[in-house]
Amino acid sequence: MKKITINDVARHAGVSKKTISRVLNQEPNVSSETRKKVEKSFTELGYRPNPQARALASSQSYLIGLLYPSQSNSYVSNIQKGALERCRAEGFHLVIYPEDHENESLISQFESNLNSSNLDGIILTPPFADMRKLLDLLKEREIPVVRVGAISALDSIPSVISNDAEASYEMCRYLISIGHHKIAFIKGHLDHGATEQRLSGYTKALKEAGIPILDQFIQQGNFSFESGEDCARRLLSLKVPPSAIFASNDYMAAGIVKVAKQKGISIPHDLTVTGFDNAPASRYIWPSLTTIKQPITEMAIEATRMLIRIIRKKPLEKLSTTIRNELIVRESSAPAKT
Amino acid sequence: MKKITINDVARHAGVSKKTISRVLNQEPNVSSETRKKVEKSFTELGYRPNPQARALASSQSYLIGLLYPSQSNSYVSNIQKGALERCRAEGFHLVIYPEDHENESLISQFESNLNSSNLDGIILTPPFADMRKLLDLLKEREIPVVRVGAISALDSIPSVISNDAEASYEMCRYLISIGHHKIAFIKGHLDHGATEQRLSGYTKALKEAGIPILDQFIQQGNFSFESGEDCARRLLSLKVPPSAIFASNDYMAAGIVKVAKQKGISIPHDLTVTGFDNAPASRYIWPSLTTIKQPITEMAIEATRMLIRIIRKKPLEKLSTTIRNELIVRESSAPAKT
DNA sequence: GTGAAAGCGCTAACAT
DNA sequence: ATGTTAGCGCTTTCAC
Repeated sequence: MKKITINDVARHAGVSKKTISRVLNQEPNVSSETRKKVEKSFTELGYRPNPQARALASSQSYLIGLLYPSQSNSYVSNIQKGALERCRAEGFHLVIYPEDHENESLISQFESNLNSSNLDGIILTPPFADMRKLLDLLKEREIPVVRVGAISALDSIPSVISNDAEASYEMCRYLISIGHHKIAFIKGHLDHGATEQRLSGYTKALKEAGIPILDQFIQQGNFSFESGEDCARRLLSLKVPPSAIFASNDYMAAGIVKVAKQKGISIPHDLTVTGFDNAPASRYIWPSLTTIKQPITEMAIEATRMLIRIIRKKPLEKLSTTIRNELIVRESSAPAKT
Repeated sequence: MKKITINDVARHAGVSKKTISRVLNQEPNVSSETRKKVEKSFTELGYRPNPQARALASSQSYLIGLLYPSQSNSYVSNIQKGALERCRAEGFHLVIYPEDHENESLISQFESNLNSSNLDGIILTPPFADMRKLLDLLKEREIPVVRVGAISALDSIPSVISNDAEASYEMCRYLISIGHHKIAFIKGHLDHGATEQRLSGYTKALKEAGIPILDQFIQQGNFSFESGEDCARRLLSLKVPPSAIFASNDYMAAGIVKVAKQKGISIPHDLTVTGFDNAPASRYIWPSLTTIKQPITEMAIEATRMLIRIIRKKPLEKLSTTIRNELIVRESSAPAKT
């Protein structure tokens, strides 16, 4: 079966190529009569426009790239979900690029991806959203970009962020409100801007409440389950251990829960543990985790919407959008014992 | 900065377009002298061939589509990981299509995706890998396909599978070997072929061991955490409850662990719980789950390798490849109390 | 070993 | 409202 092209349709409908193109692209200046005639030809011939040809002629690929850290987790799937929702609605396709942000040759590798794909635009997630070199490369290439969860404020590049510092503050306010003042904090990976933000909410809340900030109560994790275990072991063997541990993501919190249980410490009776992200695992473990729900999917939806506007050369309402986090209280937190 | 095209390079190097094309595509019949000259021009001009133009002229897009169930979980990220590994190595890009397999308009929706993208090939995961209509559509379109985890044997379409039935059998053999004979089984979603396979391993092992197969010990789940909880409640309130529960995926197993703990049942002391898949959550919960490690990433790597061979019109070594599962014994299983 | 010409299937610019 | 004429940047065909 031969491929039907625009020429076949033009012949069949008795009009010019350009008119077919007009109907295809929903341009004005086509009488509804001709339009109907052409559409009839479409179905009769089973015409399907060739995306490559359109891409070449219009220099649009309808491909959007998504760059994210290759270490897979629930963040990634939520980002994908959101981006796909908009892409689908707008007729775009999503091409995924998980990359190791510590990879030395990241830039050159990504550049070769760029060369072989002609993406219409790119969505950058942490920590890529803050990588200067990458942003420069994309700018030089004049590829539209939207950043998700970026920390650094670059007024030239649109971004969607969440209020991590505030949410972290809110979590600590909550812990203090139920009587905790020996509150420990586990930091995330240093390369992620969120790490600093989440810590700042913690210190702010404690300071405000007049609770001294103790070095030994602030542990360095890296967002992994294992690092949560390590930090928990250190914290729980302190002479004066915390009554509550706030881990800056759920995987680390899960690690704490595990270590606590192994030590026979009952959660939340003896120890309150809270996380951040509302990862699926936060519901699967027992007790389920009190955590912060990050609106990741929503952020990706908004970022993709913005990106497509840029691609279409429509003006952006604002350069930066903030979507708010939400505290979710579940089973892993309880009032401090008096 | 103006775009450099093949014409610019041809002029610069003092050769014809076609020779440039030859160098670009590593075709023979170019003297190494000319080749060097051309390559020099490439770098001097900073030439980057336009993928769209190549795509149009050669009718190859270098895009591979990945169709998978939209309900996100670790299966998806592992599949993506594997597919991407091969795509990257071979210069392809991965475009993702999560779909709801219960969606009535799935076929027509996916067809419109096809129309607007011109994928070179498609990887199908369960349960799509067994959807007749979809396979027919793809066949009609003459789009190369490889199926992952398919059940139905279609000698016309290549596939990569794992030995689920055997692994399930092995798990039950293990449970029996440590003294269990009151073993319950939780089935997965009916639309997934794996559900039947995993059940068959269970019944085979029990029959072989002379253990009667009890209806009330076989519960219908749907692969979700919640369905695991439901089934656990039913099983644990039986007059004669099981001493071991084998859930056909880890999320359901996690649900069982949660319900058991809520009821004060100690795992693995009072109850053995095992899962399937080796999902991340299987390590995050406590006790960590004894499970079957499915070689999902490896399956995707192999599937993508096969797909690219088909796209390149190279012969396939064999139509179907099996990659073996592996039993992982962790903390959630222990000998039956005597 | 190299090149000229003719597409690939569509859209853009400019008529009419 | 519709058509004509050129491309878009590459590969293919076939000649030399």
